[in-house]
Amino acid sequence: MNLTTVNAGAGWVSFTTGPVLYYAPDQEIYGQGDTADTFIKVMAGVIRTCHCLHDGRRQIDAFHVPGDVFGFEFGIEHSLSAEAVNEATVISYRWRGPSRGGPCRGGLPSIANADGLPERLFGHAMRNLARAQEHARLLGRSSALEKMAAFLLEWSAHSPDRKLVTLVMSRQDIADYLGLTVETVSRTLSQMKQEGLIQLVSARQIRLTSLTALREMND
Amino acid sequence: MNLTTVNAGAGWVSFTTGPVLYYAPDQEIYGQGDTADTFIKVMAGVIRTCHCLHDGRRQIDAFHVPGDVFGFEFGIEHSLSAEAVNEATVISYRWRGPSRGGPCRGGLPSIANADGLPERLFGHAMRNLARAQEHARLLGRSSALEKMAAFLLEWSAHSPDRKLVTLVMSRQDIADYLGLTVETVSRTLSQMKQEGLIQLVSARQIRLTSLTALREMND
DNA sequence: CGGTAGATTGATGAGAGTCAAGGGGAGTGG
DNA sequence: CCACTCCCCTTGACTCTCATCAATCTACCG
Repeated sequence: MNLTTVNAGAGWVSFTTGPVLYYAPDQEIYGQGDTADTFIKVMAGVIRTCHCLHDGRRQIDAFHVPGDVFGFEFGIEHSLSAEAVNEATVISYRWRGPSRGGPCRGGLPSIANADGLPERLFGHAMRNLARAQEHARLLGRSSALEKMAAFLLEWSAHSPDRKLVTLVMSRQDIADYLGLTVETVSRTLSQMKQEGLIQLVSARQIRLTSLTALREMND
Repeated sequence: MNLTTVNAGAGWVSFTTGPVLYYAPDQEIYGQGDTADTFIKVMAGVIRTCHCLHDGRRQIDAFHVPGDVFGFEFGIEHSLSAEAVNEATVISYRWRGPSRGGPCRGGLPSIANADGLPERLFGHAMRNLARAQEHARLLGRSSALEKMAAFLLEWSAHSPDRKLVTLVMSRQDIADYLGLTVETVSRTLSQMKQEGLIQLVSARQIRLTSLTALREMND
């Protein structure tokens, strides 16, 4: 536990660096309604943040990959829950000090620090903002084909081989991220296969035969 | 022009406070692809940020009301354009100094300052993040009815009278924000009227007869 | 009194949701 | 080593919502 205190402009804010934590697939890291006093850095694996509605529907807000930092929220409670998609390792940070219940009540949470994380907090927040906007754009798009193309390209960008995407999440996860049903996700992938855009190496491994064609549907 | 220089953790960043600017309805404040060296504070009126696709479709990312600060982006260029919805007054701030092309290259853009804005920049970014996530949630919802209900409640919260919403934007704007068509927006409002949820005082003024019924469809 | 832009309403069709049934692969146990 | 099982994925048939195309209506302004 390393206590860090920084000048937050409108006051002093501090947080502690927690231990490295391991999570099994589908294990919850924090839940909807939990106190938003922690934020998370992903070291390995993939984490999903999601929102469950009272009628059982689920919407996935984002998938977080190694290097991502997420979980800072404006309110007192987390409006989203976070769960491991596959085996995952994270570092958990905990807000401390005068501004309780989240980083934003007292002003700016951090500035300069030696361990490499805090001075990038604002950058991470901005990256999360850009991704949320991008996600909203994706969901606003009309067709399932466009959404799926955007999704594949998103993961293509994270892959060592841009043309071979390995999906760590289930069809249900993809559906909840794209605002579709499992059946539609499956059918759309089949259609893409028929049209020669992709090859289904296995259910979770997809070869992007025509990146350019996919990019054309994506704006 | 007031030059402000602040310690940005990983370096010094400065920005200038620009003049108060007036915009007529539909006038552009900045365009998609413009250099992202400015951010905006809304003083009066409503601003929309939107993204246009090559095929002419338009998606509205957000409506910004007085007090909102928007336009900081991670990249070098604005990925969205900003336009006045109605007559609007804003203050434009411009990034200066070592970290060119946006606030996020050199670290944290601002900390302490006397004029009330800078120390809240992080808070504004976080608010924008929360709103983008909320928007994504809205777009992920299935039915037009739910989307419309969420939209009305969003503006109800901004109104002096919670039960009387005055819409400053056109049906087309609403449609582009909700990922629907103008016709569906219109039909959905008519349906709500039929069901006694709302009254259409005029095209742009809506009385919310049953806030509770609307809230029930909104989660 | 037209003229125009925005809003509403109608008819129709395409695309995604729903319900239901059928693969397929990984792991388990005999 | 094979059979069984479970879960995930795929496919099929049908329904329903929303997009599309088109016409009408309304308010505002010259």
